[in-house]
Amino acid sequence: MLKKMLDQFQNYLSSKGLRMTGQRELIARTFFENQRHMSTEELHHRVQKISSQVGYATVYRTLKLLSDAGLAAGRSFGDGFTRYEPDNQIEHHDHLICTRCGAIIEFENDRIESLQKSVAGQYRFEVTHHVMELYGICSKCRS
Amino acid sequence: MLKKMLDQFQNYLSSKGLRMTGQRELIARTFFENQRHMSTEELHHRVQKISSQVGYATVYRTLKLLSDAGLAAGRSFGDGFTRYEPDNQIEHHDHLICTRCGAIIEFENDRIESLQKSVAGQYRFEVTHHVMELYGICSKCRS
DNA sequence: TTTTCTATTGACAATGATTTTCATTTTCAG
DNA sequence: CTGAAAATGAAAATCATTGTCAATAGAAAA
Repeated sequence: MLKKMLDQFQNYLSSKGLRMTGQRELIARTFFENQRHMSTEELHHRVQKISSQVGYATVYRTLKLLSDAGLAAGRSFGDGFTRYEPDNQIEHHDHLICTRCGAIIEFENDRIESLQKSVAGQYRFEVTHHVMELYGICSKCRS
Repeated sequence: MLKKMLDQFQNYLSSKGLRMTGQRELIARTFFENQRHMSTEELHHRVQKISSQVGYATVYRTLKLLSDAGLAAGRSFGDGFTRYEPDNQIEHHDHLICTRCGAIIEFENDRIESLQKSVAGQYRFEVTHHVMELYGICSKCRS
């Protein structure tokens, strides 16, 4: 899975005449290996533990490349900064976000997806992607 | 409708020991009178046309008050800044956003809403509010 | 009306995430 | 190897948003 993602990144870079460098591979690898919904800061921190001279700008730049390649997706959940998650463009999921402890739970529901498509159809609107986030209190915080 | 909104704002301010000033009324009125999904910049611009010495900070502060009062809701649609829309807390709606021309279309669908609740229930999650945005190409841009 | 207390305002500085700049280093095709 | 083009890191620049603060205005009391 990880290798596949890195290969796809490699392919994307080649197709654009860009280079796979040590930093880019390290950042991409760290991103794909670790838990989802990482902020740029977290990713930078993890990468620095391995190779301490990687700069913030390079993390931002690489994340942007991954986005452009369709391998990462950025979202802003309302706190100040953008979080990224691997985007394997096959299965899509949405989020439950606890406003008390910040936990993020993923879910998917095909019936909602198909209803969304039907609504869009009523407006002759062609959906390319969507965001659905349910905010509230998670079970842990409730008990 | 407009009077009702302004009255609610007035009530909220009173309940908090705050004052309804000329600037606040002007900003709130302009906000409620005009089209939805206004950015702070747009609102500031419109307000300045009427009373040219109203500052940015006051627009931000008033928008925050309106949010706290439950009369406005802020969202970030991916471009750099926050847009606000009147929030009459009775009927909820979601958005279709055209990534080509920027058009924002509102819709509501009760079946999706109830499915959302049932999904949340599976995770023993108590939803307070949600965001659903479908991005794509609108009918105008498609033809 | 006048006083007095407190909220409000606007100009401007500060913040903080993200981007850009730029001089230096690295990559890779020839 | 070599040299052109891409990539990097450090620091400066952006830009939306928030905080500061001295000056002003509103409301209640006198």
